[in-house]
Amino acid sequence: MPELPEVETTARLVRPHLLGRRLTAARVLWLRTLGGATAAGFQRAVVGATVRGVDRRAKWVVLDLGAAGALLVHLRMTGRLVVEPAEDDAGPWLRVGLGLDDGRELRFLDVRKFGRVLHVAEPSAVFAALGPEPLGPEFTPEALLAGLRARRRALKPLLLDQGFIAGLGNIYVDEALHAARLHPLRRSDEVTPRAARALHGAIQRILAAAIEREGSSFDVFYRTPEGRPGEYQHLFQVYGRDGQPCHACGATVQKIVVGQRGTHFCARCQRAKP
DNA sequence: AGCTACTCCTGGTAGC
DNA sequence: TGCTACCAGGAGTAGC
Repeated sequence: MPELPEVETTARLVRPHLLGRRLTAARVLWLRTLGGATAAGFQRAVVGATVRGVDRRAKWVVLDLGAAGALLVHLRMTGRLVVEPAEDDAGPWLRVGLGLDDGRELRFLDVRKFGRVLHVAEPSAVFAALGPEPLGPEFTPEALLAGLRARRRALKPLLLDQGFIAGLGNIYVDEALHAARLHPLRRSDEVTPRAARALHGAIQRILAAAIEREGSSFDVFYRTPEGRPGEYQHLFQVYGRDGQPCHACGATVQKIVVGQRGTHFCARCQRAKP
């Protein structure tokens, strides 16, 4: 599932194809992808605009359109961005296509239709509720500890909360909690300063390593814009490894459900109580 | 405040 | 082999 490393990879790889390109057309094949806008309104807003920047915030790919506002793309479960010759068949999962002035098309493909392509005049309204970037300067061990102490929630759902920290999803939360030796149901206000530092380090180290490997692919869905699978799945310690031995201690990796999410952990490495 | 349940979707897979 | 039932899950919403 696309999380921060997959979205960062997507933004990096489409950027050189899009910078300076003018949008010449917009076709909408699944209206709900627009998140409530009409196809005509969307077309009016974006056709003629020029892409001034391609960045990432949380799990959003942000196309800066200058005075025309911005396009915000959320891949959710199965979304992908690709840039292909406009005459090439886009396949059955094309939801939104944006024609480019070089004869190609930026395509949003999405099997499960949960993804979104939003036009906004100003991204700040969408981004206002997001927590800090885990690889950004605001995310320090001290800030993490203070945030954990300010809440009384289980670590797993808290780390998935985009308002607490932006960009983590189910995979990298499970991996970070294992690396920090913290049980997913441990209460956030009971985490020690030492454990908070370990968690901070684990989050940063794992995300950076996953970005280096262009994210994680373990099913048919996530591929880079160039069609390659990511490689970080080979380094998973717990995610998807239930029933197999923990690489750290040899105990069997467990899978439980926490907040409707499959949650993988090692009960020997990650104690429920300190 | 924080929890659970429900919704949106469909390809893949387990079970028969 | 072919069918059905169920599962995966990010994020928004509602209800307790």
